[in-house]
Amino acid sequence: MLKLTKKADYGLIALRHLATAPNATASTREIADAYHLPVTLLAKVMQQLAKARIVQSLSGTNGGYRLARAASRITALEVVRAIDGPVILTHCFTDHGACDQSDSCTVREPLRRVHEAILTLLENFTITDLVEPMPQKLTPISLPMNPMRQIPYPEISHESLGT
Amino acid sequence: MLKLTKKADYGLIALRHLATAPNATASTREIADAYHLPVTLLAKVMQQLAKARIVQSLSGTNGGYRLARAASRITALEVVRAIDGPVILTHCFTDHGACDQSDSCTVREPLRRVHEAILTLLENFTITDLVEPMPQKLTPISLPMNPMRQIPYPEISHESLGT
DNA sequence: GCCCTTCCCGACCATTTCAGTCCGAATTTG
DNA sequence: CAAATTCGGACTGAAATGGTCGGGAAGGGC
Repeated sequence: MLKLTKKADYGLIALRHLATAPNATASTREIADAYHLPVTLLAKVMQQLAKARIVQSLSGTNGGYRLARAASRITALEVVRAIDGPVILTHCFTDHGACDQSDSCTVREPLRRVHEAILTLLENFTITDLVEPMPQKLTPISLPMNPMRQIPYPEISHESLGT
Repeated sequence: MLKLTKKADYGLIALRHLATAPNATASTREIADAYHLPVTLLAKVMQQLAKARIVQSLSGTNGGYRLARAASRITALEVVRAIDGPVILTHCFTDHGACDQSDSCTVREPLRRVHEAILTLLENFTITDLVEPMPQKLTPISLPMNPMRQIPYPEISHESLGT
């Protein structure tokens, strides 16, 4: 659990592609071919991104998609939301306190902090971060509500995958 | 997506219960009754927690479970791993680079930073944090690899759920 | 105007995962 | 022994996910 769907993966790949495309525009087929993704599925994903105003669609010959704004202003959170729907850490968070355990659910409130932290994390990760090959930038990213507190991304320890 | 399973939720609820239980021990049925959880399912969860050495099981009459160590030393990451299996952000992370896109998957490496950050987050969240009612503690938690860099939990903005 | 390319949208299906149940042990207490 | 409890596997139904198909609409090139 706690993983992105393939659709979200595909979306990120596509957006990264658009962010680096020479012409800044590419069709679904182009992108799908480039990364060996199922065309029709990617098409769906692109439609969702378009509906969310993350990319702009251009019909007709030589059409395709282009980023609707600068890559640096498209966050991973937006993308995931557009494709997979709302990000919810625990089930209590969906049906506003209406889960069977509602009144007795003791973990909901404390978990909110974790939930918020994850959102912040995704919010501070943009398409630009996908483009830069191996950014040694550990530039601490300030939280929106309080510029004093900062969240850095940890360095990559290549041994800690699959966990 | 990006949410915990109900089993993980149940596990956290149960652990919190054990952490606050007067006798520090409780049977599956007790816990299930207290929070209106399906007994048999919770039983499974408890077994997984026991196998992971997070709780200690006591068979027989008056048996049940107790925490295997201090609540402050049981992390959310452990719990989630024990119940839901490995935490993996993208699919590439499971089959070690063997996904269809392996060679052309351009987002895998950059996403590792997000992956690592989430792990760190969960690692720094313990059962104790579930017990304290509304901890205003914004105590920055230092990252394991570098004590200079710190990850705080953001304050709770009560309007940002279901996102 | 016609055709081709491309996006759009909804229906559909297969597979996997999740949630939950059941049952037959083994263990301990009284 | 009987009751309470954990343990483990098999099983089922429902939901989410991954992926496909086909019919349209929009737009460019000739």
